Amino acid sequence: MDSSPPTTGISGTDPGAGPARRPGGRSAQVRRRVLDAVAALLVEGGYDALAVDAVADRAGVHRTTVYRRWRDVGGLLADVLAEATEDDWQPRDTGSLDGDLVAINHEVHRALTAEPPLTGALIAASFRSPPAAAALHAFWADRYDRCAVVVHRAARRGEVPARTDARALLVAATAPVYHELLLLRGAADVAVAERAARAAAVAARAGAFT
Amino acid sequence: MDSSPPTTGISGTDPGAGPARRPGGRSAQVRRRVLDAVAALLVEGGYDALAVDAVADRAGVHRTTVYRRWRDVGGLLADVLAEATEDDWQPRDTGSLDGDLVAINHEVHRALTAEPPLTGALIAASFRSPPAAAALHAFWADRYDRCAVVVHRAARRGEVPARTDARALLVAATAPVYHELLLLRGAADVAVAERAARAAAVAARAGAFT
DNA sequence: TCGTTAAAGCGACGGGTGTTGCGTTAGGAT
DNA sequence: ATCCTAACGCAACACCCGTCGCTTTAACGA
Repeated sequence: MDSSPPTTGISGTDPGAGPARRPGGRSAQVRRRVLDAVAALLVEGGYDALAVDAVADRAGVHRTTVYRRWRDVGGLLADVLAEATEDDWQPRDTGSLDGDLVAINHEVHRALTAEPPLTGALIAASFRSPPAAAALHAFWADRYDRCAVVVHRAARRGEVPARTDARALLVAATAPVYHELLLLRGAADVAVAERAARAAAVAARAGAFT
Repeated sequence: MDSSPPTTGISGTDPGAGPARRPGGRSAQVRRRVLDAVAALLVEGGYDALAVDAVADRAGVHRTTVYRRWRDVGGLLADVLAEATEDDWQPRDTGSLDGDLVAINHEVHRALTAEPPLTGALIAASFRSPPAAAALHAFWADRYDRCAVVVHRAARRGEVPARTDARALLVAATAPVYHELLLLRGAADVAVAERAARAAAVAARAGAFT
């Protein structure tokens, strides 16, 4: 890890918003320790283990410091998510639209069925905290943007109409997975992921997303 | 799944389920007043306004009574949801699969964009309270069962293969609406609802849900 | 009508959460 | 080397939430 600049990126609350008047050693170190504590607690005990007090305790930082910089648990998660967005992920290129969409849905399925349910915890948090919600939406928007290349490749190959709405297609392909696993809490079968991807591809070829 | 958890019936705690040893006047009246208070508070201030204390206060009932009968906010919502499931709703019959699915998605869209966001509040609650989650899943299962008839009608008309998986098709049609409005918080445009319904219908006709 | 007993009312307690005012530390600039 | 001040540490506080033991009410049955 490099964390080139003290980041101070989007992060919901305040940590970096503004002129960042004092990005020096101690503040950065506190942030590092707190964010690590959040991740550790989330992995160990899920969302329920994520109390501000517990985070501060684990990080070896005083409670008030956490309250002042991150406001609440949502703010902490927002900051963690902001960091997570800065990776270099990109969708696989399998050579066909079906294959690409299935590959994406496999990853979605994996993320949603992972133990402990980090993604589920983040989504649950997004319903409570506006900062966490904003960070999560930014994260997803970024992911869908990166996935758009899959549709562009398919268009170039002539698999789908050139005017296909990439985002609409991607949402149609992935939404059923979220719906089944997150909202309906139904079968955790990978088959639903594959079927949803293939169905969306069929509709796209028929020009349903133009 | 039939490991008979310690909890009795469906509705989270106990309120109406079970032998109902004393369904007489006072208990019933208390339940009525409390459930009305929940609905009223939910309409006024959304989920955040829904504290046990506030409910008890509004209902003119002592706090401990609510805690004993419903346990927590999730239990209250579960009871409200259980009542809501006992209606006689059924999907419209427009004469075509496209029309039926679009009509369903219009209702989903309306429910999700309603002000105040009752559905959103219930879903948010389902992430915090197992009883509320169970009640919500039961509600949705019931709704999808009732909607299956539109697929059967389409199959009878020869619009889709006879072996079409009704639930998979319905999820593919509706999931994008939930995804956009609830998770991505994107455009509240009704067009997404219509497009998702039509795309699912296209895929179904091509036999993607068999 | 009257006794039984579920269920509601009541007050108090323990624990956790978020806030506030003030003292202390240390980063950054002169 | 020194000052300034942002950021952290600290302790106390008020508040809210959920629980517990006890008392009171009133539904149901004889």
